[in-house]
Amino acid sequence: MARALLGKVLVRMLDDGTRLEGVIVETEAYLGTADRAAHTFGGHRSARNEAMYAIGGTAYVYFTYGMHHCVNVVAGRADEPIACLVRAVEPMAGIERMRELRAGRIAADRLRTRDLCSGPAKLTEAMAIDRSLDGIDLVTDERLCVRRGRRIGAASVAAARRVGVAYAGAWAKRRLRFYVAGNPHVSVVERTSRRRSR
DNA sequence: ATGACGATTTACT
DNA sequence: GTAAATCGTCATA
Repeated sequence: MARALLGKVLVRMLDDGTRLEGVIVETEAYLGTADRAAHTFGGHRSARNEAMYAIGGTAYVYFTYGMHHCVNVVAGRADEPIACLVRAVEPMAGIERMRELRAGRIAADRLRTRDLCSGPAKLTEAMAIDRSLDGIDLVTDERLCVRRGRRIGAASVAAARRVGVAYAGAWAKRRLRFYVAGNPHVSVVERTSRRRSR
């Protein structure tokens, strides 16, 4: 599903009616209770990650590092806690509003479009996604949903190690991150991608 | 009650 | 490449 999500559109409808859209260009798979990098490793279950145990299509939004939110698309059956972290989207609609939402120390007019949603916490900031959207149904919810978008051919999908999970032992080495090769909105391009394709 | 830490981002050397 | 920012969550006491 992490591969299938590439090219789909993440749509956010703000309370004031502003519509924000971004094409998903980077995802990561988190594989249940066996995956040491996943929040559900070892069967861990709490109020924080409860949404991961819901049925596929549910949103799992978590708060981390004391300041950032990240959004996942839950992928499994009930009580099967697998999900895809959305790591980057290519802004398609409501771009100026995203610029305002992302503006902080950097003035809005100095933020490049490629810096708006090129990272899991950047895109949640740009699209005003927080814990209030945790557990919603991404198929039917008006505030946030995933829609069909552009088709991404298998040839342009790159697989790489996941980011920020070096502590996860053998699970850190698995290529569970997928992104649209060459897309400028991807957060991190694989270090060795230029040298060899291992 | 306390301490350590994180599926990150940003600025700076 | 290194470091700071910043706080909810969880393990330990």
